[in-house]
Amino acid sequence: MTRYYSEHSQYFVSVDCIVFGFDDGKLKLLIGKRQMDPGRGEWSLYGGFVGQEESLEDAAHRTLYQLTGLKKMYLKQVGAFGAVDRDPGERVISVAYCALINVRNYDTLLQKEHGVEWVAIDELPPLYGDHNEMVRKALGMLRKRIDTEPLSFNLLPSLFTLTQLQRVHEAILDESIDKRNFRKRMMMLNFIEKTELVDKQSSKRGAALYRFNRRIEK
Amino acid sequence: MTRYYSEHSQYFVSVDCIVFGFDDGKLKLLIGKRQMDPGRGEWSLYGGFVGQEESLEDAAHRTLYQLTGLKKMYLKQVGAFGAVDRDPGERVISVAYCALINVRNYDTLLQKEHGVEWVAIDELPPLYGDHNEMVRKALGMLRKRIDTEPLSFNLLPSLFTLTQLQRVHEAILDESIDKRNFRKRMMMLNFIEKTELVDKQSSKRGAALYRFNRRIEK
DNA sequence: AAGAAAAAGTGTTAAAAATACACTTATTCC
DNA sequence: GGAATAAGTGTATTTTTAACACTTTTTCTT
Repeated sequence: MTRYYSEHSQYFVSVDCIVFGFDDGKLKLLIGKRQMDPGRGEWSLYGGFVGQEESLEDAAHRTLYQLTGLKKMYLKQVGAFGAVDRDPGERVISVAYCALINVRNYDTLLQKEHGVEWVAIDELPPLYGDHNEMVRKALGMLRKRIDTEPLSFNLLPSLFTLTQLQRVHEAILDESIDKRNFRKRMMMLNFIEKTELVDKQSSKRGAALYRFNRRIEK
Repeated sequence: MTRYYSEHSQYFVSVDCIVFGFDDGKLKLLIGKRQMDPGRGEWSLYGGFVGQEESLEDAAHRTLYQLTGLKKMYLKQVGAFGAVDRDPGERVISVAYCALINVRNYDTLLQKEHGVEWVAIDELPPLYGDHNEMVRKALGMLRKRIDTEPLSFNLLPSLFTLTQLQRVHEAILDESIDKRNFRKRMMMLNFIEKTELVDKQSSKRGAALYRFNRRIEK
């Protein structure tokens, strides 16, 4: 094999996963205590190193599959983080990815196994290295996009009520939203469609269940 | 030195610079023909490898300094690109950065020396590897931000007329803008301030020169 | 069975932001 | 002195966003 770049340095490259979930009316993040050195015991995002046969996005998918057992999920690159001393161990360049999952799809057993848990976004502890910065950036991106892109559905079951959807938006934006305006806007956007089904859990009256509308048209 | 991660692979990490400029009423990109293998002779962004003692952003700044002789410039990360075969030579993970410069600050001699030139964005040739994709993403980001963030000034001299500024916005958005609405909006935004100076180059009547307003207040 | 409780559902009005649109002014050049 | 050139300027319309409160359906309690 021809070596073209051998005079240059090589680096460890990792992916760090910012996994958002929605539960109990709050936006939550999946974090755990590091089970390896350096930084053993510190709160941290879940991550992994990039393998030789996989792209960055593949590495993120694989890492998330290991963690959650889920194959498909919303995933978006947040950015590359490469300060020289960002990792206290050795030099590692990390690419952060933001994932949105439905907490119900993630079983508690796997959580325990990996030592991770859901922590409310407004109760985050200091995280390992530059992970807090990654989270800040991911959350900023999410806030910017939530009103115009079909993202929030990823945090809910495939059938959901409009009130549930509104709670998700409120949790992400950290502000309360007018019910009528919210519903009007959602109808306009065309991202969701009403089903015949009714949810009886959340209210005495029952609420119509909606689902994500696959054929999104402008 | 303790080795923590030695079981993992290491990779070359590069930065690729998407350098936008504005000239002749058009948005232009600084590209050149590759002077190294693989891909010698192909049109390409200018890039460089990340050194051991520098962050990703430092590497981008250094690379741009080599290229242009300019120390300070607007610089924003576009994202990390890591497809396994993105570079035809060896595996290289690259972080793309978008820079905005005033073409007048870049002397033609240095351009020649590095074999780069300004090419209009709508006349771009196919570029090396995934560079076209990088450019697409950078341009998309620019278009999203241009109306709300103080970016366009970076493409102009420190003193400029409102018409020049409008031309920049038109070139980026690839659409014509109403003069009165544009001026109204710029005044609102508060990013610029009028000077006493008058430009007599561009018109017989003369046009007021503006400058970027450093104390940007909401 | 009547009434309280709980959340779902539903329109209108007002304010703000974005857009469309055309003429006058200052200066230079011929 | 008149033509040419780009700068500069205001209003009316449309669209979008924001504010706001009551009725409906069902269940639970007594």
